[in-house]
Amino acid sequence: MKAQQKAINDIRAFNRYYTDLLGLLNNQLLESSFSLVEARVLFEIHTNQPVSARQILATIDMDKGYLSRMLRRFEKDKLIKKRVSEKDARVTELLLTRKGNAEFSKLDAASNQQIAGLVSSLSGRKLAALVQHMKAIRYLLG
Amino acid sequence: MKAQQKAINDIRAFNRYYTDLLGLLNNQLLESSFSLVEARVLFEIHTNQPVSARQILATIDMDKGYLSRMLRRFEKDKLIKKRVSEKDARVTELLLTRKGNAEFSKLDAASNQQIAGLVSSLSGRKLAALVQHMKAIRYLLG
DNA sequence: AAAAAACAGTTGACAAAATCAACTATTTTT
DNA sequence: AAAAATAGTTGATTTTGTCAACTGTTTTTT
Repeated sequence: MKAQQKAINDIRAFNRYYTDLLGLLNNQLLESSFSLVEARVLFEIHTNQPVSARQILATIDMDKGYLSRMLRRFEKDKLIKKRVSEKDARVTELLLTRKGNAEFSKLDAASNQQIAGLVSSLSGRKLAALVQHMKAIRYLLG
Repeated sequence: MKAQQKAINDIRAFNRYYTDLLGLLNNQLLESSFSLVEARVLFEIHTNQPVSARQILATIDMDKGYLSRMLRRFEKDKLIKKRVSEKDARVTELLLTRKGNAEFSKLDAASNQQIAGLVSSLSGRKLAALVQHMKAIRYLLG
């Protein structure tokens, strides 16, 4: 087998492995609170607020109708509030409410906890190495 | 911020990045043919055949009812055939048909093509490095 | 300035994906 | 022989996601 084909097989194996890992992490994390996309959307609002639906769509790649309904639900649940942009009345700016921030913080803390658990057996040295490998992959693929 | 917390943030950033990448790859790959789980199930049958539903569930983590229906669909579409195990009449052994093998091969080839495209700009050296980083991650987390 | 095109977001109708619990038919354990 | 466990099936339901048409607003074109 060609070296290139071998590499491709290895990459695909890693992708399967990492798909499973991410699935596991997400499933155990999101039980009973939010779905994966919901968490991602909250994350986007949190880190970029005030943000528009359009901006979220530029990052997440989902159906805009789906997002629209999700945001309406978030609003009904008092997680976010909407306000019409002063510059452009088509866009609505999204902000986390106090409750939304609290919920996000909970999710964020749980996520940190989870990753901490995942790497708990690694020494500081190995943890640093792990991060470097991840950055290297991102650099090579980016 | 503590070094540990910094590492956790980096890992989470990588996870978001890789979630997006995998989503992208899967979406573009699976348009019009199979869904992600369907592809995974076909993969499992292909690489372990003859295999039982139970064995697939041990690897993939999905609802058994869901899998049952999926397999029935595969059978109806002549992708697999089922036969009752001689040793244990509760289990049914699954095998890819000629058509199922052909479909899997198409999917597999497309997947190879896709990864080849993803790494097409990398030199042999860098490609090898990428794979090493992936293996290192798997080793550190495994 | 008026008309046309583009854009942000909403809505309705629908389809696909996934979950849950109850059930049948076997096999294993007690 | 009875009870418990196992493999898989089925029905009912919910969640998630898709598609296209639509409203209101802004930008571009003429």
